[in-house]
Parts: sequence; structure tokens; C-alpha cells
Amino acid sequence: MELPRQNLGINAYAWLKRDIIRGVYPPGEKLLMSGLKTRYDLGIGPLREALSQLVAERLVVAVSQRGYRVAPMSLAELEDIYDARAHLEGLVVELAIARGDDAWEADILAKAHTLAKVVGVSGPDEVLDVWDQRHKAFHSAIAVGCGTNHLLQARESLFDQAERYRHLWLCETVFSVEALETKRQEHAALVEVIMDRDAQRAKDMIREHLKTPVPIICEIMRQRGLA
Amino acid sequence: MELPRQNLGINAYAWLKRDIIRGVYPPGEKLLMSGLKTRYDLGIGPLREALSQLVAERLVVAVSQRGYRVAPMSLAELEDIYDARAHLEGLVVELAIARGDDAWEADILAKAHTLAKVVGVSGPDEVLDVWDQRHKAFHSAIAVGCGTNHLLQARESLFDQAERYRHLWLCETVFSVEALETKRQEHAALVEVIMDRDAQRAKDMIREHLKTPVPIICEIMRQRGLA
DNA sequence: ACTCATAAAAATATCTACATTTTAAAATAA
DNA sequence: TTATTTTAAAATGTAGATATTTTTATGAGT
Repeated sequence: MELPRQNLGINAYAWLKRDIIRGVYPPGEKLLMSGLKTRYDLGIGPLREALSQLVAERLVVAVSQRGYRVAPMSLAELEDIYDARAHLEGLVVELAIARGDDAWEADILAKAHTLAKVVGVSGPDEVLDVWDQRHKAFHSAIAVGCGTNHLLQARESLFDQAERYRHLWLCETVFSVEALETKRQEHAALVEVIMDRDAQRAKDMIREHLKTPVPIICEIMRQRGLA
Repeated sequence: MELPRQNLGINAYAWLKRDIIRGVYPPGEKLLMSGLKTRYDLGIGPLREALSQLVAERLVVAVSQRGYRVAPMSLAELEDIYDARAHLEGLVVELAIARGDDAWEADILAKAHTLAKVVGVSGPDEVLDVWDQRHKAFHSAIAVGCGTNHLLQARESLFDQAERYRHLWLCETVFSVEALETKRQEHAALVEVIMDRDAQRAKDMIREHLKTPVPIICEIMRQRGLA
């Protein structure tokens, strides 16, 4: 049985996106066709397809006849994205509390438990991946309760755009025992107010929770001259 | 002076998007490369670029090795998109009222005035374009007050996804004098509460206003067998 | 020598045409 | 019918041709 080989453009998209988020290419850097061609061992066609998608997702900017560049980063954009995310997440939580059922509650508890148990599962590099993945799963479990796919889709899109900034924060946070413990407490408190169906409190808390990384990311960006 | 010729993919994107929204290609229809090639007189490269972008915007769906199709439409999606839009627009208005300045207020009044003056400017086909354009400008003028670019971007994205459904409604509404008059009144009332900075009322009104087309679109979709 | 403009050269992006692979349709046999 | 083979259609990928931009080189005027 052959695995139904997929479009090379799709692979190119995934690899490029990953590398941009991880900071392999610095913000603003020119993405030379020749360079990408050899790096991913791909033709120009699939590459242009992948880049077009990333343009639509605003991780890459295109200038006609002048090729593609990694989208720039700035403190202004950081603030803007996190402001948007905080308010949207607040809205989504509010709706989720109004609409979520028992299965929704149960799934939140399950995901919260899984997340709390990450402490030192394995090597340092793996912790980052595992914690981030479970952290994302926890917050998604809360959000899906809103029941509106297109709101979740907007949420995903903003998340993707925040990923490069988040990645800076993640490296700083995940290896700090105190930071991780603080987060654990915030999550526990959040679960509690959600189970109480206290929409207003939950909204405020999640906005707060979401915005805590901003000053830390600011600092890192300044240090690394990204601002 | 030569006009700095742009990337053919960008043109292809604009034309395709326009035609999909206008319903030139029915939902679910296969988009044959050969057909598109002759229709737009373009090579395959630029076409694939344009289609990739439209996939990211969810107006087109791609299946690996099986080409591209116009994204399907359904009553369920209609409800979901309009629910998302109503809640997001509510959030944006709330923020705009909290953050908007005098210039913001002035621009809303200006756009409202322009919109109210559309009544029979010219031929029927032109009315549709002009009214829609000014209607969009009016609501955008309100939204920009929120001051968060990424929230506006999410709003635009949802708007684009709603466009095919909106287009059905638009043809029905714009040629009805009563419907247009009702809308005019809703807009006037909305402007009033915004100028009063009554966030809660404005939020409720805009949600209501945004959702009124839904039953009408439902009906049209049933009639045309799109559901 | 220095600045600015101009012109040649190199690098790069973009497009098209053709070759390859995969899927869909038609025809044939069980 | 149902399964299998054959044929046609379509999507995908690559390479080379074309056009554009960027860089480098050249030269006139100050």
C-alpha cells in the first residue's frame, strides 16, 4: 500500500512555516528562491505555492517582481496581536461559558490535568514541545465550547501570527520552575471560575493571563535587537 | 512611464476571488486548470499561486492530486459565519466606543451621510455596487475606532468568507425601496447610540443589525437549491 | 578626488512549455 | 451487475526562456 503522496507545495508550506516561526529566518530577511530551492530540495513551483499561502497568513510579505521576505516583527505588532488575542479570547470564553455542555467541562478538566503533569517528563528540549502542545490543547478545550467554528478559526489565525513572539517567551518560561508554577496556578484558578460559570470573572482572568507574556517578550526583543 | 507590471498571480487572485464571490462558479464546482487557463488567459504557475491564496482564505478547497474546487456553501456555514461576525462586530464596536476619538466620530457621520444619499443615483446595476461599497465603508468607519489592526483583519477575513452569502442578500435588498429604508433607519439609530457612547446598546443593535439578512439568505438558498 | 548620473553586468524573479505522475472514465471480461 | 483492464483527462513538477531588479562599473561635471 502506497502512502497517497501529497502535493509538494503542502510539505514546503509546513516546513517553511515551521522554520519562520522558529526564527530560522530572521524577520525581514529576503527569501531567495535559489536558497529555498536547495534548502528544501524543491522546484520553484511548489515553493511559490507555499509562499503564496504564507502571504495570505501574513507570515511572509511579497513585493511584485521583488520576491518574498519574512514578515517583519515589531513591538507595535506584538502589542496589537496580543490585544486582539486577549479580547477575542475573552469573547470566546464568554460564549463558551454560556453554551458549553458537560462534555465540554469534562474535557477542560482532563486537559488541565494533563498539562499540570508535565513537570520534568523528560529532557529539556522535549519539555518545551510537550508543555506547549498541552498548553495549547488546554486553552483550545476551553475555546471550542463557544461552538462557532469561524470564531475558532479567527482565533487560530491570530495564534499563528503570534507564534513567532510566543516562541521567544516559551524558551524563557518553560525552563523556569517558578514561571511554570505561576502558570499552573493561573490555570487552576481559571478552571475554577469556568466551572462556576462566572463569565465576567473568566473573561477578565483570561485577558490577564493572555497578556502576561507581553512585557517579557518586549524585553527579549530589545535584548536581541529585534525592536 | 511604464506602469510597473505586477505579478500575474496577483491579478489571477483578484479575478478568481471576484468571480467566486459573484457566483460565477457554483459552490463545490471543480476548477479545471485548463478551463481557468483559457478563461483568464494565464499560465498554470500564476493560477496555482492565486488558488493557494484562496485556499488559505477558505474560498477554495484543495485536495492533493485532485485539484481545486470552489468551497461548498451550506445553511450551517451561513449560520456559523454570521454568528461569528455578529459577536466579533459587537466586540469591535464596544472597543471602538471606549477608544474612539473625535475624528472617529466625525468620519462615521460623514460615511453615514454618504450612504443615506445613495437613493437612485443611477442605473440599477450601479446602485448595487455603490450602495454596497458605501455600506461597507460606513461599517468600517465604526470598526476602525477599536484601534486594533489584528481585530480588524479578523473582521475582514470573516467578511470575505461571508461575501458569497451576502451577495445573495444584496441583490434582494438593494432593489427593494422598503428594505433600503429600513436599513437607513437602523443605521441612523446606530449612529445615535454610538454618538451617545452607549456601548451596551450599540453592541446589541449591531448584533441584531448584522443578523437580519440571515433568514432572507436562508430562503434564497432553499429556492435555488443551494441548501 | 568626489558626486551624481548613466550604462553594462550579474543576480533574481517570473512565466511558459513540456515531461511525468496520478486520477477519473470507459471499455471489457467474469 | 461487479471487477479488471485500458484509455483519456487532469494535476503536478522541472527546466529553460524572458523580463525585472540590483549591483557594479564607467564617465562627465564640479
